[in-house]
This record gives sequence, structure tokens and C-alpha cells, in this order.
Amino acid sequence: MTHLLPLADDPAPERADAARNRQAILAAALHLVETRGVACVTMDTVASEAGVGKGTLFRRFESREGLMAAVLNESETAWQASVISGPPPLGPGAPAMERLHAFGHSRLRANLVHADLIAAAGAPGTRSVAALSFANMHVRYLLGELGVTGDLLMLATAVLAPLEMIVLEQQVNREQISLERIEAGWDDLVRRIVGC
Amino acid sequence: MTHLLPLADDPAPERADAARNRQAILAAALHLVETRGVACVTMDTVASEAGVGKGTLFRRFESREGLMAAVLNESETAWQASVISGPPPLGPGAPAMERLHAFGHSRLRANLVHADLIAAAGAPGTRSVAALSFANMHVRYLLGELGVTGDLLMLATAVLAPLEMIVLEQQVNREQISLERIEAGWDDLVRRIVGC
DNA sequence: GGTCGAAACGGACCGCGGTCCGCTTCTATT
DNA sequence: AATAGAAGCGGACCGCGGTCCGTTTCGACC
Repeated sequence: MTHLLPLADDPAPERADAARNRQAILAAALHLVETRGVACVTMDTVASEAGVGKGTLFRRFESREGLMAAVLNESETAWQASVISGPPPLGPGAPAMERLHAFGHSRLRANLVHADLIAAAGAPGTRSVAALSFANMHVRYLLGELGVTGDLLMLATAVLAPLEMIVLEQQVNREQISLERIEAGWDDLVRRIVGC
Repeated sequence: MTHLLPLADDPAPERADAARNRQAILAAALHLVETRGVACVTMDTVASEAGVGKGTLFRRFESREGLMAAVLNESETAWQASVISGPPPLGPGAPAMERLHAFGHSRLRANLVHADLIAAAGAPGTRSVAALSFANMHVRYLLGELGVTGDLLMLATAVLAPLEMIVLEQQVNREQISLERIEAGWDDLVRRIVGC
């Protein structure tokens, strides 16, 4: 075998025009989301802005949720990168406890900033599974570093659940709770789960 | 003043035909949800089944989410009643810790049973605010009984967050985690939050 | 019972998400 | 360069949630 043979690719490597269209659609969607806000972005608009037919959008991204998830993914990826290899205390280099707190605060803010996009991206499962379980995996790792014993998967879920948009939405918009109080409450939660 | 005078009613007491229609709509919706499943229930169907125009549905229930929330509310009310005045350990009479665990398990199951209806009822805020904060208030009360100190509102939120449908959905459908493990994980969480 | 304003009604209508299928474009092969 | 057929394309079309407004019904008051 030579280096010209395709090495363990996907069985169907994307065709050139398809790739071009995917890029065009993604760029158009991102632009429209930024300028008009998520709510005002219709599939027809994205299609015409990208200069493709509507069918193409749905073949590439499955649904509106899928497209929004793809847009969201752009910033999510950057955020993940800063968790994995950015400067401390979010990135590696700081003590695990500091990293965990930085993680929570950062995630909290990221969720609030992209609130409407996250809502439009819909239930997890539409977003890539890998992206979704990243947070859980990272928290599990940090809890391990802190010497926490028990069902770490469950504990990580418990730590992350209060940061979910649906919960934050209720607290911020409905109950008018300040960001500081939410952060403090989350810090307390972490302390109780880790400590003792 | 006599007993014939309306006592501190809403300013606009519902007209007779309006009340009749509300009942008919709710009954039709409930029936259709039970027989065909939430996903197959369209507003047109409910309207014709109830023998009213579509406009009436939307005037009474605001949106599809609102209608589904109203349907969901029927069973939620019953559940709340059993928490407030049902038999122990869920109702009053048992030690606070037992009640709390019973509460969590009961809520967990209720959420899973009505999963699709809850999803269709959409974000909180569509459902009545009272109904939504009931769980939080109850948990806060139980935590107080247990002598927990701190920001009880935040702690109650932390206790309830892992029971939210969006979290459970991920665990049950995506990660295939058993109900027992979820319950055990939640029990552990409660112990850590209360204890120490 | 008759009158009148307000409230409720209902179905035609709209926009959007999503599908379908005949046509076009790409690329592997010779 | 020619070819063939798979992959991609696009826009007409559909169903559903939601709105609008001319018409009907209610019930308070005379």
C-alpha cells in the first residue's frame, strides 16, 4: 500500500461542491445569527444568503436545530480548547479545586452568553455526543484529582446540572437572581460534594 | 354585603360558554394525548375533536405549549397533593430525610413517565409559576427541617437540577444508565449536601 | 322581552420547518 | 476526452403552529 491510498477515511469523503456549500451555509448562518439574532434566522433566509437551495441546508444539517448546533459548535470548540490547553486557572497548571471553580464560572457565563443559540440548538443528541460529554468528562477528571470517591459520573452530572440553561433561565429571568449569588451557590455545592 | 356579591374575584370572571369550551378542549386534548401520544396531537385535531374553532384554542391556552402544560397540570396537581397531604414517606409523618428521598424518587419517576408531555409543555414560565416553584419550596422546607444552613434556595435548586428532564433524558436514553444508578447517585448527592 | 356593549367564536390566511423528486454536477475510470 | 452513474442540488409542495377580523353569543340592565 502507498500513501496515495486513502487511509481509514469515512466511506464517503465529502464531494468538493458539497464541502463548499457546507462552508457557505455555515458562514451565512453565523453571520445572520450575529446580525439579526437567532430568532429571526429562518432556513429560507440562510439558504438564499448562502446562495443554495433549501434542500441543501437540510441534507447537510438535518434540521434547523442541527444547523444551530453546528453554529454553536464553532464557539464551543474554542471554549473546549481553552479548557484543555489554555492559561490557568481554567487550563492546566492550577490546583484542581481552582480549576474546577474556574470551569464552573466559565461554563455558566458561556451558557448565558449563548442562551438563545443553545435553546435553538435544542436537546443534546442533536449536538455531537462528544461535545456534550466533554464537560462531564472534564469534571470527572478534576473530581478524581481532588480525591473524591464514589460514582464520579453521577457526581459530575450533579455538579453540571445546575448550570444547564433550563435551570439558569428560571433563576435569571424568572426569579431575578444575581449572577454573583448563582456563582456563590454553585461554589457552595462543589464544596459540599468534594469536602466532607 | 351578602353572599350573592362576588367576593374578591378576578376582575373578569369567565363567561359561561368560554368555561364550557375550556373544559371541552381540555378533555379532548387529554383524550387525544392518552390515545395517540403527544407527538400526534395537532391543534386542528384537538379543535375539531372538541367541536370548537382553532382560534378558541389559542385564545384559551395561548399556544400548543400552553395547552400541553394545562394537560400536564392535571397530573401535576394530583402529585403535589400527595406530597402535601398524602401518606408517608412522601407525605407528612415521616422523618425529613426519608421524605426527601421519597420526594426525589417520586419526582424522578413522574418526570420519566410524563417525559414527552413535559417536553411538549416546553420551558417553565409557560407552566404556571406556582406549580414550578412548588418543588423548590418543598425541598427548601425539608432541608430546613434537616438543619441545613446556607443559601437554601440555591441548595434546593442544586438538588432538583439533576432531576430535570433534559438531564435525565441524556442519562437514560443516551448513556443507558439504569434507574437504580440514577437514584443511588441522587441519594448520594443529597447525603453530601445535607451531611458534613 | 328587548337592547346594547363586550366578550367570545371560528375559519381563512400566513410563515416557517421539513420533504420529495426530477435535474445537474462532480469524479473515477478508461 | 468521453462516459456513466453516484452524489448533490433546488425549489415546488405539504402540514402545522399561530394570527386576524368579521360574525355570533352572552348577560347586565332597563
